[in-house]
Amino acid sequence: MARTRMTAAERGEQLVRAAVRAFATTGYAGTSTDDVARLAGVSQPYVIRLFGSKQRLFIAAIDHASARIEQAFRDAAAERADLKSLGTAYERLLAERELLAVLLHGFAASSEPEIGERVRECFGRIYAEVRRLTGADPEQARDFLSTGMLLTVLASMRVLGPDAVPPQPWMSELAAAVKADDTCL
Amino acid sequence: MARTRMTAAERGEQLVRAAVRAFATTGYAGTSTDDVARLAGVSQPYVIRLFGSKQRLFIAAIDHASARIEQAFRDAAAERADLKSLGTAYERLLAERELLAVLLHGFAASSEPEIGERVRECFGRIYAEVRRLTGADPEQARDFLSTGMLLTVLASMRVLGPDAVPPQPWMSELAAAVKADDTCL
DNA sequence: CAAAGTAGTTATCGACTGATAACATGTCAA
DNA sequence: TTGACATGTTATCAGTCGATAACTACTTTG
Repeated sequence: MARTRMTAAERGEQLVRAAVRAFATTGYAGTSTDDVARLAGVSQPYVIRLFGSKQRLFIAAIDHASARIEQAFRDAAAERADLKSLGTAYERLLAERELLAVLLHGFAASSEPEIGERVRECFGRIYAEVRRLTGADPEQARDFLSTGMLLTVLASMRVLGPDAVPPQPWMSELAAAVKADDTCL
Repeated sequence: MARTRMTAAERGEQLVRAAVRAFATTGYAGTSTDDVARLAGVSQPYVIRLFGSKQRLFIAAIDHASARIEQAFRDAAAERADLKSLGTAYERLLAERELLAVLLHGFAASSEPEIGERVRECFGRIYAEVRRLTGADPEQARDFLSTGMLLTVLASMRVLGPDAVPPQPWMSELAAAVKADDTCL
């Protein structure tokens, strides 16, 4: 095997993408470094060699997801700099599912101090970026983010999103309520 | 040891409380059945004997948390049946931290089908109960729950709540924005 | 081509985990 | 009192996991 040889940097990026996907579905503690390794087609020890530890791999995945989310917001704001535009971008991110899901798993893994610290940093950057890009005041930004959190949680539990479960009545009702929102999203 | 002998039902309840506390901080995959056993002062195999598996213990913890949250909402509604009253109750729950945290970890563990199913059930019940108790329409209930989700996530990452980290500027700002909300919470 | 550096592997380890089985101890009715 | 049942325990296991070490193979450069 080992059909293709890459530079360490390329392989690292590929591994970060694989880590985002793996951690997004099974979380920090629930995902083994071997899961990530197999997704990327390399051996498990090599993952550890490149990143030092599982924790650092996870943090790299969080950073990657956060950076891509911020970029999506910047792109949306370049188009039209209001919260509605960013909301549309958020919905597109939600459809991909991975980026927001891995961030949510980061929030949940905050009991690990190094992870908590990084995750607060990322959330703070996103909050600041939302305000900076749209000129929203703290209350508006809070409403935007809280709607985002509900959406992310609903997607995480398969009420919304690509791998959603057959809907119960309350799910359809709540989903409709989410879509009906046009004040900030 | 084994200073006190209990009925299986009593011990089960004690174990569920211990499970809520343990799972609330380290999540489903990140918590061992031995962690829960030690918290309750019994041996690890006995936990498995009483609940059958780690998964069933976790689900029992989720059910317990959900039931107590619903009860807190009913109590608040008995006092005054509007969203603001339920919001105050939610803030008290948030101060305890455990109940909402374990539920969030349940959401995050939805990739396990049995857990996902139960967690959706609990969330649906809470949503329905909020509407039933306050007469809120779907949009109002969604706003209420989304604010709740943001608060829960912020508490989970130690931005708010009892074990909050020394605050960064953006945290204070966002916390102030949360407190300034009096439309629904 | 040789040698040095880079990309990757296999082998292995100690620690941990969930679960099973067998055994012990306390309690209560007849 | 005794025996049956309920409440626990200790011993143990097979599997998994993150990490280390040692080795291999490719690539580039002089």
